[in-house]
Amino acid sequence: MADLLSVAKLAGVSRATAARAFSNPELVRALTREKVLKAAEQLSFRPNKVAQQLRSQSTQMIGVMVPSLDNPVFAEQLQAMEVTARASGYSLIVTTSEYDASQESEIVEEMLRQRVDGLVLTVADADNSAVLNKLLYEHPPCLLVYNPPGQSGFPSIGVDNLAAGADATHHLIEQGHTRISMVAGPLLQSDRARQRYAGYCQAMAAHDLIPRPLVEMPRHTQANLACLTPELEGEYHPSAVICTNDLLAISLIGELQRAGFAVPNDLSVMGFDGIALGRHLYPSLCTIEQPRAAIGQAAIHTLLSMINGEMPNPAPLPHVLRSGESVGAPAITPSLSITP
Amino acid sequence: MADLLSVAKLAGVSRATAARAFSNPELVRALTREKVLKAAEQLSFRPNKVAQQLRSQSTQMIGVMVPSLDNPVFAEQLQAMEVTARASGYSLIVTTSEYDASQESEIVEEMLRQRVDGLVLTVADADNSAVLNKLLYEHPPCLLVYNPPGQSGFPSIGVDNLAAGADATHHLIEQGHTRISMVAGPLLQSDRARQRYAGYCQAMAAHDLIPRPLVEMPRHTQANLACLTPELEGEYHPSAVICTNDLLAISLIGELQRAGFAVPNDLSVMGFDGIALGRHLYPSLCTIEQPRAAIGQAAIHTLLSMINGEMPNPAPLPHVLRSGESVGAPAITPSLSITP
DNA sequence: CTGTCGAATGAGATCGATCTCATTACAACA
DNA sequence: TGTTGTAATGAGATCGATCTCATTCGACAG
Repeated sequence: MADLLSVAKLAGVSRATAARAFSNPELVRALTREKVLKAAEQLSFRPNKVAQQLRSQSTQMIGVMVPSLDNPVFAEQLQAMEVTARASGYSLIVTTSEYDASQESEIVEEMLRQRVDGLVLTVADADNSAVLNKLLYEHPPCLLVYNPPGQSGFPSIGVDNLAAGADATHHLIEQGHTRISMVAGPLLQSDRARQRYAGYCQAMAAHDLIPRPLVEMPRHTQANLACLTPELEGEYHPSAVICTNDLLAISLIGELQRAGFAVPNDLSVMGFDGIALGRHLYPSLCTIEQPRAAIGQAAIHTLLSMINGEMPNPAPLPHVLRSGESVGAPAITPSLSITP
Repeated sequence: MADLLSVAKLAGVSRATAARAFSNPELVRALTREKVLKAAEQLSFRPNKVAQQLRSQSTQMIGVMVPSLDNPVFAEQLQAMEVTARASGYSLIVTTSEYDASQESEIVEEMLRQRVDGLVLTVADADNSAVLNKLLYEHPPCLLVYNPPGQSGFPSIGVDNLAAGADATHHLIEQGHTRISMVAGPLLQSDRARQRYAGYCQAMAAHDLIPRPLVEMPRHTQANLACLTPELEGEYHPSAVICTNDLLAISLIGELQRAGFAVPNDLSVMGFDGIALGRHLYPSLCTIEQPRAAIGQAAIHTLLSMINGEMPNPAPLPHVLRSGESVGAPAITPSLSITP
């Protein structure tokens, strides 16, 4: 590919002049500028960003790490980040960590070698993260998404998961539910799930209801009805469950229906995240909607401000309760029908 | 950030020796090497990839462009590509085009300036693509995904959409359906949808059934029942419909159920793509599964071979019919119940 | 015709790693 | 002790764009 020197030669000028014709056209005589542009055209010259990056000590690239793109929450957020970043002249290097600490570490190291101008990370657990500790020591512009701010020392974009967990619980209580359980993926991996559970516990307690232990499923995004069966058939016999994410909720609803349960008549199910598809299912999914597009945009804008040397302290973004057909009033004293 | 020169100084050697300590350790005396490594450690030296890229004329970066990450098909494929690329030491620059030709053009231009080693593209319509024409003229390593090979002149990874469309249709015919319609998003934008429709037409004709005109919906991934109503209530009165992608099918099922139709009893619905979630719904989605992970892997491996100067001609990957509860046998002579 | 000022241009250094080629150092051997 | 061969190292160029500083050019006033 043609470089600036060959353009300059063809135009009969020096590299400096050729460069100016592009970056500071007003410093170049109109005639000369045209000669340069014509030469560039002829050689189909395309400026080499790598050289520009080396020279300017800035890559205009942002490193993004999400746990997985198989979960629409992250994919949809990434979509918003990409659009926003490109509109500001930045490119994204995208990686997935599978919530794996050693991969997280390698990925961040690689991105720092690439001299990205900043990092947007979603880690498994921001409070116990080897990567974050390393980064804290080097303090490049770095922002967490979805991870609660906590003690990590990095700014964070996301909703208030505790309040959101409480709101979800309140919503069910308002519908008349008193026996509510919560379902999550492998607990220890996710700080969000823990906070949402804490919100649930708070809300239950605020209504003098006793929170139940979290029901853990073996996978993050796929329900296993067998794990819930003891709870459903036990003496607590919940009339509603909250899942810590939408995929879990959707697949739980499917399993319940296939097993002959009616949703919401036999059991109300709430999700968490608000993925787009949830609206179009039947029953439509009642969920706490995280403003994914806003999160993606805010993440990029906040990071860009950090790159410019500011030290923002972004407020949590508002979540919205999206009501849906998967939640209804509890059946009338249903527990009586199975308790003696 | 410390550079190699400061490391060299601290270690009391020249830049060349310091560089060798990393890239050709066997050329350096053990003692010297240790001094260099210790100095690098002390300064927390991190090699600058931008400089390496400029020097080596190779970025180890792949430019990826997909229409949208809001559709799990692309997100899941991207997930597979990222894992595969990283395992080979490559990074991905990810962009979304919204099927928009002018964005496609800007994106590709930007990636070429970045001197990516290769491109993986999914364009709206490979046969009428301004970007592809431009690229053809410059011939960087470039690969299409999902787009049928066609006349574009670029290798392509994906399934045989025509055969897949025919297989879907055959499946329904085997179940006893004779009145089958097909539903798509905005037609003109997607070469895949066209091919799938062509497959449907072929299969119908092969069974002496008359294919119906495509029912177009205003959005790619969200069904609008009203668009289908004329077909359902008209004299053709299909007992089954095929959607050109899963999101369309899932949301159509939701709309149907909400309107009081039973799936599959009143209408069987097939999808296309095989996104993960489809399995866990009730009714589970009957669909043509594209091997997304295999496609992602094959895309990266094929592109890497192109980067190495080969000119591969990848075969279409096999699609699989995933049966599901959204398709059943047609109701018995249902047309008689509404025709006089 | 010369001096001056500003506009236009060019020469060379720079960013950081790495490669080539030359040089040094040291050991073995005559 | 001088020679030769090899291992180890260093000096300098290179990748491509851009910035600084110096120089040239042209016009115009004196």
